[in-house]
Amino acid sequence: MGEARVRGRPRGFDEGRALDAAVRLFRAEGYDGASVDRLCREMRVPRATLYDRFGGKEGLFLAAVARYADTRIAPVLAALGPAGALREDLTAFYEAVIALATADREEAPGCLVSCALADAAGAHPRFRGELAARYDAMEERITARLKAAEWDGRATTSPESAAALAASIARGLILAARSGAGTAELRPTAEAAVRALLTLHHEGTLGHG
Amino acid sequence: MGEARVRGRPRGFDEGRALDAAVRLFRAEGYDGASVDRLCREMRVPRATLYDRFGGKEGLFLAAVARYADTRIAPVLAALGPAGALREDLTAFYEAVIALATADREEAPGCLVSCALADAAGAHPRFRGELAARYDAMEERITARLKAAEWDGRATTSPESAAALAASIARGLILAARSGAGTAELRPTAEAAVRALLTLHHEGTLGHG
DNA sequence: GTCATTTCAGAACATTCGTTCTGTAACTTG
DNA sequence: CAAGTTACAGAACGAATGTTCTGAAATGAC
Repeated sequence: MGEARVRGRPRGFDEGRALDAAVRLFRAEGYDGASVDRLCREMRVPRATLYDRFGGKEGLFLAAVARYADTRIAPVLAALGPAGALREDLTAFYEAVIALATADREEAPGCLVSCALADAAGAHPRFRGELAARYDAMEERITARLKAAEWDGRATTSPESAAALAASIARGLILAARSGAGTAELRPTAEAAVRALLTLHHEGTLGHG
Repeated sequence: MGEARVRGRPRGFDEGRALDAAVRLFRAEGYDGASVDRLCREMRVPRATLYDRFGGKEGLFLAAVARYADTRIAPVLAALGPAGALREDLTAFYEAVIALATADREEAPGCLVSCALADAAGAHPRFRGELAARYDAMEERITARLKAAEWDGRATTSPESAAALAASIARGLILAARSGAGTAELRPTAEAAVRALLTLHHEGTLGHG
């Protein structure tokens, strides 16, 4: 954990906290809406340094997305466990999704990936690839959790399709939060999602298998 | 259907087609990404006229969203019927959602509401209200369809919650398409969604009711 | 034809955009 | 100390932004 001192003048800012500020701004204003001027000011990073470290606005945005994934999305995936029964883990997962989407609600609810990055993906192919990679990672993680619950080929619905469905629901909840929905409105939807996914599971393993 | 001729020089463009061009650009580039300059050029509308008719970029965007809802989203809702059994209507609904999300796929998959408007909603409160209104309208329409299938209070999941879930899935599919997913990848997810919603229904009406 | 009205074409507006450049300051190395 | 390296502050860049203005063109009303 040693602070490997490098040569030259030391930075006057903490890179992690600077990226957190970038995440906040990008999430609220979008990629095009967040100006480099405001980014520098709120990150407390000089313009020249920003270009040295991140290569420009596009690189900074990708770095912010990575930071967001590490600090905000990782806990959501971690909630999947396995830590208990599938019902409990899915419930914890959607609870974490709702917490993610309604954080900083007054100034800007939503998700950096499913709002800002998804919008920017329309014009920038590089961003579309990044969006696809983030979505794939989440679906693979959910697939693994379902397989751990013995959700295999016997079910009518494959674990991959069920995971894609579970992920789609999560993204839909995030968009609902973006439109202003609060925890009280989102939670019943999440509960219905958990019930629906579980019955999907039982349909295959208990039913006409 | 008479063309009520008004005084003054007649317009040199068709307003409907002009708005279609605005929809195309806004959907691909986003609200901030689409410049007034390009909008005028591709809509074939003079700048002065654009400001006279729509009041500015913000008004134009809202007009484009309305046009999009009338021409693109309305058919999706119409697919809900009731025209057949709930399973068939839900299948048709998600098929229409997929068609909507993958239209004009080469240049920009996705949805004007769930990508461009959702992103712009972060900074503009007016847009957030518009997003909420569009989402509410869709959920109410789905709720009505579920109630027509005798999905009422007897079920464990209320028709309102089930409709919110069904709508969330639709939005999640749209985001998946935005990331590059094609019809082949989206359809199994949609089929799983239909199965999940139907089992949710049966769980309540046939089970421990 | 004359007037009122609406649209059109394009210049012009002040801002703001993302990016680059010019020095100067602060640190490690030798 | 001097040399080398990195980060700082801020001006400067051309290009693009959303909006407004000016005057000419094309129509219905009278």
